[in-house]
Amino acid sequence: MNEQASGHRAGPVRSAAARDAILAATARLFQGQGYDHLTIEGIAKEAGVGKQTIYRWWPSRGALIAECLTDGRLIPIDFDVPYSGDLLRDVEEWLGSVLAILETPHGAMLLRSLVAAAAEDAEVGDHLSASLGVDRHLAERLAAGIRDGQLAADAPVELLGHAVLGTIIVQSLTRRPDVAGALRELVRYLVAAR
Amino acid sequence: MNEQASGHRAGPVRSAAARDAILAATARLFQGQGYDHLTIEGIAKEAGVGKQTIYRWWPSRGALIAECLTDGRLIPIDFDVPYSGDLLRDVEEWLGSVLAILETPHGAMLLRSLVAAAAEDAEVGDHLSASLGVDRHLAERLAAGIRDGQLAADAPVELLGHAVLGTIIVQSLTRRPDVAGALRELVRYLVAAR
Amino acid sequence: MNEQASGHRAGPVRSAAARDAILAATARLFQGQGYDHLTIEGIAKEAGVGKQTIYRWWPSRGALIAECLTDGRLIPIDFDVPYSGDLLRDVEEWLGSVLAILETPHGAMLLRSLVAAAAEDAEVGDHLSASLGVDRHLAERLAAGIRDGQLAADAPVELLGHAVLGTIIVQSLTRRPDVAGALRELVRYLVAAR
Amino acid sequence: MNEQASGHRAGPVRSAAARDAILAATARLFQGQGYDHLTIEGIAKEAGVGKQTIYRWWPSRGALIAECLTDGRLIPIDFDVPYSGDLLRDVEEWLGSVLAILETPHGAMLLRSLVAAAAEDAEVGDHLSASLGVDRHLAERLAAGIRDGQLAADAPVELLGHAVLGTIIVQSLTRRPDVAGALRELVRYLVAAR
DNA sequence: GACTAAGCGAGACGGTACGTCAAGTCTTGTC
DNA sequence: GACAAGACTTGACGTACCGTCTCGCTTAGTC
Repeated sequence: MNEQASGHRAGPVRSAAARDAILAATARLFQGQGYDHLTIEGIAKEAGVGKQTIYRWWPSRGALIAECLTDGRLIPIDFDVPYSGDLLRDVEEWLGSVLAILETPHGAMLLRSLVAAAAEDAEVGDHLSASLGVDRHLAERLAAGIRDGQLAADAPVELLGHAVLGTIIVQSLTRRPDVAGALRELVRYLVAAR
Repeated sequence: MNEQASGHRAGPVRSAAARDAILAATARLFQGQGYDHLTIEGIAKEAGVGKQTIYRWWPSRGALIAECLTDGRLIPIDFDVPYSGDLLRDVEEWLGSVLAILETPHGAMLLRSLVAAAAEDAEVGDHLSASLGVDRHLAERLAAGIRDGQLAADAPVELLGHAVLGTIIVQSLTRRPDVAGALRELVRYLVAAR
Repeated sequence: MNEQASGHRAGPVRSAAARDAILAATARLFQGQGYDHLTIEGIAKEAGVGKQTIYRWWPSRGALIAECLTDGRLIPIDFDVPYSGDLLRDVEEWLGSVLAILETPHGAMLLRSLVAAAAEDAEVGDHLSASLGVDRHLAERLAAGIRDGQLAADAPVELLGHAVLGTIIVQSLTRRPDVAGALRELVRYLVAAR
Repeated sequence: MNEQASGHRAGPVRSAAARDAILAATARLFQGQGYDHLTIEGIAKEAGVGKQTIYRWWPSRGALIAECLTDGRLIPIDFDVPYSGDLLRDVEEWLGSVLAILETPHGAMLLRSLVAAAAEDAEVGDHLSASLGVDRHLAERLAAGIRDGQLAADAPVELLGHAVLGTIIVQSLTRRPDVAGALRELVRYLVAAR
C-alpha cells in the first residue's frame, strides 16, 4: 500500500548463516559421497535449511560446487608456485601440493567428482583450473623460466599447464596406481633444459 | 528327478536384436542429450525393449557406454597412427582424426559426456583411451620416433599420450574456443626435435 | 525518556486501505478460482500487500471469507423476505433472489466454495446462513404465515429454512441441472396450505 | 522385440494388497484428521506404498474418498429403509441409522469432511448420497407411503430426501448442538399425515 | 511332440529426488 | 508501530527414474 520511492528494496537480506551452512554441507557431502549421490535434498537436510533457500540462490548443483571451489572449501585456493630460480624444483613443488589432494582419504574420488561436475557445468571447470593456479601461477612461472633461459623460448606455457593437469585427470579417470610418480616424470621431461 | 550335469541350459539364448537395439538407442540418446539425461527407462523405450532386458545384461549405465565405445557406436574405434617416417606429421594426422570428433554437431558435448561417464565408471575411462589409441598406437609411434632419433630417448611415451588426451579434456571442460589449434601447437612442441 | 501513561499506543493504526484491498482481493480470487486455490500469498500479491498484514488481522482463510460475507462482497447481504400477505409468493420471491446467485457466471462454484469454506471454518457457516437470512427473515416470515393461518401451527419454521438451504446445497454438491425448478417445487410443497 | 498378438496386454496386474492398504489408510486418516490435513504423502506413508501407486490409479484425493465411500470404509453402505407399514416409524429408523454417524467419536467432523470433499469433487457428492440411500431407498419408501395414503400425492419424494440430508448438513456446518432432535422434528412434520 | 526353462516386452511396485508452491514466522527499512 | 517486501523452515505437491518383481508370451533345447 505504501509506495516506497527508495531505490533499493526493503525487506530482509540474504542470510549469511544459511549460505555458510549450505556451502559447508555441500563440501562435506561432496567429499564424502561424490558428485553423483550429491542431492539438493541431502544438502538441505545436512545444512538444516529449506530446499527453497538453496534454489533461491543457486541455479544448480554445479553452481554450488563452483562456489565451494572459490571459497576454498574443497581444495585449497590458489595454489602458488614459488620462485627459487630453479624452474624444475619450483614446478615440482607446485605439483606436490596439487598431488597432495590425491593423497587425502578420498582424494582420488574427489578429483573424479570434480571432473564429473566440470563436465556437467562449465563454471566448475573454470573455477577448478583457477583454484589450482594452472593458468595464472604455473603459466607465469613457466614464462619466467623462459626468461631465465631454463625453458625453450617457444614453449606454450599455458598449454603445458593444461597438459599437466590433463594428465593428472586422465590418470585418475583410468585409475592408475602411481599418478604422483608418473606426473613427476612427465614434468621432469617437459621442463628439462634443452 | 535327477539333475542334469549338462553344461548349457535349455531355453532361448540372448537376443542379438535386443542387444543391438539397446546399444543403438543408448548411442543415439547419449549423443543427443548427454550422459546426465541418459536414463535406463529412456533407453528401454527408445529401443522398444523391457527394462529387465537391459538390467539382465548390463550392470550400469556406464557399462552400456563402455560397450558402445568398444562397438564404435560413439566414436570410431581404434584410431590408428600412420608411419610415414615423419613423426610430427604422423602424430598430427592422428590428432586430426581425434579432433574431428569435436567438429561433429554435438561433438564437444559428446566428449564432455564421455568424461562424465568415465568419472563415474572406471570401465569407460579405459575403453575411451583404448578407442582413441592413446596407449597403444600413439605410444608405439612415439617409441618408434625415439628409435628413429626424432624424439628424446628419455621421452615418457605413454605419459605424452596422456598429456595430449588430457589437454583436450581440460580445454573441453573449460570450453576453450580453439581446441584444435592449441593442441596442434602443443604437439608441435612436445614432438619437436631436440 | 519517560514512559507516557497515555491510553492509546504510538504508531499508525490499522490501514483501512489495506483492509479494503485485502478483502476485495479475497472476494475477487474466491469468485474466480474457488476456495481451494485461494492462497494467502495470492491474496497478498493481488492486494499489493505484505503477507504479514493479512496474518496480523485475520487468523485464517476462513475468517477472511467470513468477513467478505458480512461485508456483502461475495453475495448480497441480508436477503429480505417481503410481506405481501401471500406466504407462498413471498417465500418464492426470497427463493428467487437466493437462486439468482446460482445464475451468475461462476455461481454454482461459488456456492460449493462457500460450503467448502463452511465445512472447514465454523464462522463461515454462521455468516453464510445469516447472509441468506434463513434464520431471521425467512423463519420470521414463516412464523407470520402460521399466525395468518397459511402454515400449520406445528411447522418448525427454523428447520424449514435449513431444509430449503440444505436442499440447495445438496443439489449443488451433486451437480443437479435444474436446482431452481426443484427448489420451487419443494417450497410449494412445504408451504402448501394444509 | 517379440510381437504379441494377444488382445490384452501382458505384464503385472494391479496389486489388490496395495489397493486395499491405500483405501484403508485413506479411511483411517480421513476419519482421524479430516479432509484438509489429508495428504497423498500421508496416505502413501501410512499404507506403506509409493506415491506413484496412488497417482497411477486415482486422479485426486476426492476419487480416493469416493472409492472409500463405495467400499463402505467411511460410513456403512446403502442405508436401508424398512417397510413396516408405518411410514413415519420407517423413516425415523432410517434417520436414526444416519444420525448414528454423528454419534461416533469424530462423527461431526467426518460429516463436515465429507461435505468438504463433495464440494471439491463431484464424484464424492454422488457417492455420498448414494451411500445414505437418499435417492433410492428413502425416496422409494416415501413413494410407497404415497401409495399407502400416508403421504400427500404431490409430495416430491426425491426432494424430501434431499431436504432431510441437506438439513443435517446445514445443522452440522453451523455446529448445532442437537441435530438428532431437530431432524426428528423435521421428519415428523414432513411425513405427517395430512 | 510334449515339456521345460530361459529370454523377452510390458509395466506395477516401493522408493528417492526432483523442482515448485504455499504455509506461517521473522527481519529489514520506510513512513 | 503498521506496512510492503521478501527470506526463512517446513511440508506437500505431482513427476521422473531407480532397480526389483511379476505377468503372459515365445522359443530353444531335452526327453
